[in-house]
Formats: sequence, structure tokens, C-alpha cells
Amino acid sequence: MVTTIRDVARACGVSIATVSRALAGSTIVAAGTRERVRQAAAELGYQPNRAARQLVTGRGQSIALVLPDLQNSFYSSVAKGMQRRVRAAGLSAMIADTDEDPDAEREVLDQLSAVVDRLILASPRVSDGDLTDLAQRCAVVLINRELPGLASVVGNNADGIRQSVTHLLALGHRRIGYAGGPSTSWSDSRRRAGLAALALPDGQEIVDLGAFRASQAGGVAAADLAIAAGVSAVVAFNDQLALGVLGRLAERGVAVPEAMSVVGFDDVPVARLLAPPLTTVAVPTIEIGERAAGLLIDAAPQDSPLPQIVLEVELQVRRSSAPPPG
Amino acid sequence: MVTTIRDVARACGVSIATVSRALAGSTIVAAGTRERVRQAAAELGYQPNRAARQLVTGRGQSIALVLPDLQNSFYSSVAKGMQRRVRAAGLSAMIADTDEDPDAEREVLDQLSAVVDRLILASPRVSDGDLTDLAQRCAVVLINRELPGLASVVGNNADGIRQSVTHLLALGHRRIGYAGGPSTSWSDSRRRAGLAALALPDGQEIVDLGAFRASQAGGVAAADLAIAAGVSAVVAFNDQLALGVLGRLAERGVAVPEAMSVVGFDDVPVARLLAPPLTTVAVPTIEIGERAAGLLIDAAPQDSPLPQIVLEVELQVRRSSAPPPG
DNA sequence: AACCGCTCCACAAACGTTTACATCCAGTTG
DNA sequence: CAACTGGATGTAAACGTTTGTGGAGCGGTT
Repeated sequence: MVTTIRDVARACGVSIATVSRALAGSTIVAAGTRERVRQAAAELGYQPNRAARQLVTGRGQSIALVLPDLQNSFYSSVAKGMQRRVRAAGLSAMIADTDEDPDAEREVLDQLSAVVDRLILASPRVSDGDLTDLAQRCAVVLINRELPGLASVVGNNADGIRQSVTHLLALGHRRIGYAGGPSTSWSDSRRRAGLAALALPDGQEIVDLGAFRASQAGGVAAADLAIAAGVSAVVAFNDQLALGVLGRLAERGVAVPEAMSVVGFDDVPVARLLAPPLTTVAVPTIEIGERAAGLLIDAAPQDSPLPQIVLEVELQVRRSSAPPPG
Repeated sequence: MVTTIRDVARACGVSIATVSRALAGSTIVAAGTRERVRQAAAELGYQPNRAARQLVTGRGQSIALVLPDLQNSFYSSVAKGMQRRVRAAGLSAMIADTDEDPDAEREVLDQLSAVVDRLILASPRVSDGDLTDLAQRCAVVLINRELPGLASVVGNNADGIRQSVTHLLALGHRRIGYAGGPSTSWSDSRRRAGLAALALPDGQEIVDLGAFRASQAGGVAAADLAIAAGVSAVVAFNDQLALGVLGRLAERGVAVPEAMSVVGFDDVPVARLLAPPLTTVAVPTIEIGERAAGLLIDAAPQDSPLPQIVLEVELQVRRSSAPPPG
């Protein structure tokens, strides 16, 4: 039999109410009693029953993270940071993978919002409307997306793109291709906005290679388009895409970085292991997860402005970028 | 206000007990009533409160997975499979990352075993004793470890090693180095056992390069030892280690596969993206996660023999292995 | 001596379910 | 016709906690 609050109460001759309050650290119970109760609880190995607690408080003991793909190391890092922070707060972390499928995401959201009252959504695919609906029922924090009225944590997309392009321009590139992510991606739209905001000197231009799935397969298509467009450098929406670009360029005999420079985004762990190591924008993924969880744990007072956190990113120059040929 | 079982009961003029039974599909309630209740519940958007249910049934609604590192794609794949299966069963998946730290693992286990009654442990570091203790309190399934009396799901380690070595021998290698994993690793001990069981023809030998942390850093050390030992091929404990070996060999100007062959284990997604693509043993990671969860969901009758599932693995020959020089 | 105010604690209600047991009614049997 | 049977439903207890309300004890003031 597992020890309940009643056992603790009996053990130190007080009522269960006192035990509850003592363990909660309420100052209303005398310091001596509090200590005595703590002692007894520790000795008996008492663990409060979460279900019972949740039933009465209404507040859940877990925070859920919904992400499109655990195999993508961007998201697994976010998950790592998130669960670390959540666990440190004595709560439990739930994680759901939607397999990049918007329908699956809907379903997961329905299911999860009934179980959990605090949700972190990484790169949600659902509509703004569904999102605000959801926020009625749960506390929600968005990752990689911003929406007025909702808390969010994102990397500084525009600045990351600016760093990439500036780097390439400095190397002497004049025609740079942008291999975009899915058109539904909020991050992609921000990165495009960043591109548009850049004041390019005369004779230098950014070529839009199109929108691609953020996968290696997408990168293959992008690489061919880059060659056809005659650019000397490609800025990819993210590292996954860049990986595909790199692979395809190798296949087609285009030397990187001699004939073509490639820059990614995210700095997934593999990026530095590739041949050549990938120049890419480092995003503090673990910190994103931690901050998102933090927002839900240190529950802000109701009417305070919802935090929209933007974390700074930093270009990691490696060997996949170099001056253009000639 | 969220709709409770009482609302449903009122809506169709029955008692809450009937609603509970109807929704559970109990045949004791008349088919007509059952349908009427279902209808009403659906219309009202009724979602049973899990905390309340858990409180009375004692059975938890979630299954937890404990793993050493979410950033390692072996584990994130296992997590993917696990949570997929768990969610399909209408339960929720919790995931905890121990950062490869045995102390953290202990702590996590303590914490989690109080919250959850079904646990999946991937590559647990804790002692056999602690593990059997834990199994008293929770249903436990082990991944990458076997223990008499506990359910487990593992890849066929010995056979994977056999495939690797056979492949290298067939290519003509005569001195092959084994870069082992941590000595506390159950998988490593199985792989070593697999090595020992191999009947090597005369003039061919396996050199034990030692035990290394399953990280890139470990691989660096292993690579230097391999060169010193004069082997023409290295079989690494896993892909992480192989990555380090590959990197270090490149640094030291040893051409792979011309001067040295390298074989990994796990077939993480990056393996095929490396230069050269890594020959490695493919382990069905997602399936491992699914099967482990399945064992806990399709709860076997108490006294049936505990399943110890061994999944087959398959060598993927890529470009990092080739005939030895000369 | 009566009263007040304070601190510390106990009592009991509530949270939303599941489930053992009681009840009721209609139909069947002796 | 009374007693019984058994299927369908209702009643109420229990799960382990949190928390509002009230009361005991006590030192100090009038």
C-alpha cells in the first residue's frame, strides 16, 4: 500500500489539513509543526497523489509539447530544453509528435487539450482561429510562430537571414538564391520579410528559388533550381533543406564551396560534421524549449502583457561558404 | 464551465452511473440507452476528467519513457515510435531525458514512478537491484537491456556485430579494431559477447581498442588508438562513436575507406549523409519504441512469461568500408 | 473578570469519476 | 395469485487531496 497524506498525519498526530498546508510551506502552520511534518513525510516516503491534487485544484501537473517531428534534431533539442525545465519545476513533460501532418496536429491538440492545461506548440500548422480557440481552454505558448494575444518564443529570423546574406555579400557574391520553406511556415515568412527589408547595393540581388518542403528531398529540387538560376550561393530555409542541397550538388559535380556556397539555418548538430561543414545560423534550440516552458511555469498575472520572446541567433561560418568563383 | 458526467446524465435523464457504464460500453446497460447517452455526450463535447478517473481506478493514463539523451537520434526515434503507439491507445506519453547522468536517472525514476504506473527505460544505467525494485511499483519495459523477470525490447546485438565483422573479413581485412562503448553498457557487453563467439580463421584477429564514451569525443580517442594498433578497419560501438572516428581520421589525414574502413551501429539518419556515407547496422528504432509501448498497453495477464523481444538488425553497406590497402 | 485578537489547528466539503450494492419492474413460474 | 427471477437503472461510497470556515487556547488590555 502506498502512503497517503493520512499516514503522515497519523504519524505526527495532526490532521491531514495541517499536513497538506505544512508540505505546501504555508506560513499559517507553526514552523515547528511544519518541520515535524516534513520529517515524517520524508521518512515515510510520502508522495502526494497527483490525480487527487489535480482533481481538487483543477490545475494540471503536466505541460505538453506538440512538435512536427522528433527525428528532426531542431525539435528534439527544443524538447530536451522543455522537459528539463518542466521537470525542474516538479511537473511532468508530455510530448506529442504530429509527423508533420496538419490533420494529426488537430487531433493531437483536441486530445491533449482535454488532458493538459498548459501547451507548447512548436511550429503549429493550424489556423490562427483554431489557435485562439485553443488558447481559451489552455495556456498556450507558441514556438516558431507569433500571434497577437498569445505568448511565444522565436528565434530572430530576420536577423539570421540578414547575417547570412551580409556574410555572402562580404565574400563577394552578387546573385544569391533563397531556397524557402513551406509557404505555410511562419518562420519562412519572417525570413522572407527579412530578405525584403535588406537594402541591397546595385548589382546585387536575391533570387527566390521557391518554396520547398523542409526535407532533404526538397533540397534536391532546390539545388537544381539554384544551378539553373545561375546563383553562386544558396541560402536555405533550414539545415534539413541545406543537407539536401549539399547532397544534390555533390551528385551533380558542383564543388562546395568553390563553385557554390551554401548556408543553412538552425545549426543542427550534424551541420559541423558534414563535408564540408555547413555554414549556418545557430539558433539556441534548447533555450527556446526552456524559455517556453518557463513562461508556463512562472505563470504571469492574468492581465499582464503576454511575453513574445525573441532570442538572438548567430551565424556560424564554416567551410560551405567561400568567395564566388572567378 | 467544462461539461461533466452530470451534465450528460441530466441531458438524457439518467443517472451518472448509467452514463459511466454506457460510455464504457458495458453491455449491462440497454442498447437504446447506451446509444442515447453516447449521442448526448458527443453533442455536449463531454470529455471524462482523467484525474477523477485515475483517482478511483488507480490506473494511470500515461506511460513514461526515460532516455539518456533526446539529441541522440537513436533515442529520439525510439521516442517517436513510443509516443505514436501510446497516443494511438488514447493514452499520453511522457518523456524524460537524463542527460546521460546516472544520478539524474535515479532522480527521474523516483519522481516518475510516483506519477506514472507504466515505464519504459531506454538504456538504463541503474543497477539490476534498483531496477527490480522499480518493477515492484510500476510495470516496466527495458530497452537495450535484458534482465531476468523483466520485459524488454532489444536489437540483436550479437548478430549485428557478426554481420559487421563478416562483411569486413569478406573484404579482406585481417586486423579489425573494436571501439567499445561504456563498460556499463549492456549493449556493449552483448556486442563483445558476439565478437567472442565468432570463430575467426587463422591469421585474422579482433583488437580490443578499449571502452569509450558513446560520443564524438570518445571517437577521437578511439581513432588514434586504431591508427596506433595498426588495424585496417574499425567497428564502432555506435554511430556517435563512428562519427568521432571519422572526423579524427580525416584530421589525421587517414583516408576512409582507402586506408581505413569504419563501421557503425544504429544507422542514425545522418549516417548516410556523411562523407563518406557510413556503413552501419540498421536498428529498427521506431519499431523498438512501438513494441515497448505495445507491451505495456496490451497488458499481458499477470503470470504469463514476460516477453523479451529481440528485433533483427541489418547491415547497411555504404562507402566507409572497402577492401584494406595493398 | 470579561473581553479581544491572535496564532495554530481540526472539521468537513468539494473535485468528477467508477463500481459494489440496492432497488424496481415486468414477466415467468409453481 | 404469490413468489421468484433477472435485466435495467439508481444510490452511495470511495479514491486522496486542497481549502474555507470555525473554534480552541492563550496572552494582554480594559
